[in-house]
Amino acid sequence: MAEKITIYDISNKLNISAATVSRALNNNPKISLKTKELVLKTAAEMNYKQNRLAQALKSGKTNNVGVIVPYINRSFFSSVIRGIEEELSPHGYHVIICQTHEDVHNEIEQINTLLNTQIDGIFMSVAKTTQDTKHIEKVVKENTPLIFFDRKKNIDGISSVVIDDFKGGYLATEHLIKQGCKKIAHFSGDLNLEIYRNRHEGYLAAMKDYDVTAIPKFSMQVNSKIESGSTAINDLWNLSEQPDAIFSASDYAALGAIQELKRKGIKVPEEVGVVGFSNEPFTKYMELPITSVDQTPVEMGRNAAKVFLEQIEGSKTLSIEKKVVLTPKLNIRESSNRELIKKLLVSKE
Amino acid sequence: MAEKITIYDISNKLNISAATVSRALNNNPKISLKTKELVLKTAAEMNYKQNRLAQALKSGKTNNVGVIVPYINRSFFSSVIRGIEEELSPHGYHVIICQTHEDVHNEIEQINTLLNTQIDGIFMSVAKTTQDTKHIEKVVKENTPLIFFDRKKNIDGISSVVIDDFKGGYLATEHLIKQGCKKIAHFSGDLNLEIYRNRHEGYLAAMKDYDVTAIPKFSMQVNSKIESGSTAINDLWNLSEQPDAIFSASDYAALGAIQELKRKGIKVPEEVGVVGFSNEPFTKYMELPITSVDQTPVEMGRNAAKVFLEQIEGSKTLSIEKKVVLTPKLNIRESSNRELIKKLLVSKE
DNA sequence: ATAACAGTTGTAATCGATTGCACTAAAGTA
DNA sequence: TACTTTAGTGCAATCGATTACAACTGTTAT
Repeated sequence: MAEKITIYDISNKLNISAATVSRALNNNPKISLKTKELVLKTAAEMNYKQNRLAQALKSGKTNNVGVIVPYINRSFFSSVIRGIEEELSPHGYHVIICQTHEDVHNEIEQINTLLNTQIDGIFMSVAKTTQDTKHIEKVVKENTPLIFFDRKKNIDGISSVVIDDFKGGYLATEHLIKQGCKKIAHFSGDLNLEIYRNRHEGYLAAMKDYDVTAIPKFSMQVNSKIESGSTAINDLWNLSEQPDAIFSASDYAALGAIQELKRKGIKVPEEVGVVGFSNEPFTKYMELPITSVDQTPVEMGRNAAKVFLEQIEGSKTLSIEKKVVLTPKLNIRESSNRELIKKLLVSKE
Repeated sequence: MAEKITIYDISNKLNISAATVSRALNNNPKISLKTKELVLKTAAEMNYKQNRLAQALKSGKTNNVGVIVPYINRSFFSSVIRGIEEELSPHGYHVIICQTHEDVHNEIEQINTLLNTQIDGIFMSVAKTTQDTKHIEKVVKENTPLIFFDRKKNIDGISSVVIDDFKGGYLATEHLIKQGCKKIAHFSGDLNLEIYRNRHEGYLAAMKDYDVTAIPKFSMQVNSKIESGSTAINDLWNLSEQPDAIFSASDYAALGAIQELKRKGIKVPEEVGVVGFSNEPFTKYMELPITSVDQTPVEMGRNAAKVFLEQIEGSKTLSIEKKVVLTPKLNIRESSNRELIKKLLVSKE
């Protein structure tokens, strides 16, 4: 049923040209007020809806943007996407999502099909396996705005929105030091990713600033998995000396560590304080809530969207790359809070 | 730089018509093999990329689908979207995401802009506040395939993919009964949503089947929040008699209940067994992992996508509505597992 | 009275790909 | 030889909206 109404239908009905209808609808100053009102009224009556495909073909602008992430159902990524959607939706943009499954080949594929669909911009967090960046540079060459969030690559002309991972690492470590911890271990992630390198450096910097010796063996590469956290604890407890705190760059590894420590009968946070990273939803639900560095993902998405909007508004003129760095927020919870434990003990007496 | 190559560029270079190029690229049988090969080769050399907008305008098919959910960063919804994306991506579709924030007005708005962008189909989970369904019926009238997942409305001609919430409620309750629980309370959700009504009925049916008395006061409407779960426990413990098990239609309320029971010094699962619903990621990470009914969201998404594909393949001919009902899976964990506790006690001796 | 001009509106090309119909040349048939 | 058939290709319209340029009307300046 519902036949699509076009500007031609309106122009026929009013015995005027389609050009006039188009101009009237676009509020072109050359059209008389009388005609404009008539067209607008008739369009409403006929329930006219602009064909956005035709418009897109003519203008080259689709009002669609693409977001490329490893997995859409990771809490962090879906929250960033939420931020992007909420910021762009009022501006008439639609958000297309793509997953790479952490595989560069998919990343390349997704970029190509997105470019082919003529999206107006791309937001992405690179896959862990991405080394070569030709496919990313191609986006810039095609003049499509590209914005990295969280996981970026250093490529000229590409804007990015990240958190200050160095600071995150620093804050976490500083907090543990202030809780009286002297031998802090660090569970790092895949060092191919800048974010993990930065967290590690933040850790080292805090140790240095507070004159706490950073034992090299205590810097370990641990996967973002519960079991990896447990294993890492076992590895540590096979060494000649053990840490009195863990700063894990992953909440999952932190959880695994806590579980393993409990199994060993080691008290958290009294004997070993633990801090994670990402503020995964589960961290605050635990019986022993886990201190964690919040990456403010929704804010990150919003900011990425804002950078995009600036870039296309300012368009050709000043399309300078913009690097936004958000400050992470340390959420202190029981897994590291010795003060709190002391208080609780006192109040129980 | 990178000028867009069109079929006209190819046709000029080869001194043939654009029509021939188009047909060659589409493998039209009327074109000679020689010409086809020549065109294909030249197209590859010139790095030709088909303009999907032009094609979409001509064919009326955009290869985009829209997904409307309350919030994209809820674990359940983002997992469904993942399933949809993974199933549709190989077929060349892109997934556009929209959020309603549980507000009908946004729902209406999103549907309108999606229809206007000429997506090829819509997947949606209705907002809690949705009562009137005119905006949804409009989609059907415009002949756009619509598929409900999880939260549906009963409207003729609309396919849906849901889990058997009745069975989920039944399984959870049956499990508690088999653990020896006699006085099982049920935390229901917003009864405006079919899913919560069904879970409740499953609970009642199991109670009846096993001759366990369902105390009316033990069926409570509890929000999907931790605090609501705690409050509900307090309400129950103000009654003359208390339950020995809780089947909560929400994992969050279940968690709140467990926390409150612990505060009261009541042992879970020994004194009160608890089962949640949704299998939120946190349920399995808890120190006391929570038994929960898994809704298999990724599978749900995949199935919804399959229904969509069937509908557009079979197109006009047999566009009969299809109702897919997936079987939920009960993940038994410690919060309800008395057998396990017994075993643990024995093994400790 | 006529040129000049502002204000409106129409004509037609354009964005790229697709496709019904027409046309050509070569092959087949009588 | 004359006519039909068929394979292969081109022409031009179409999808719907936009826009440079042309054209027309009525008004103002000279």
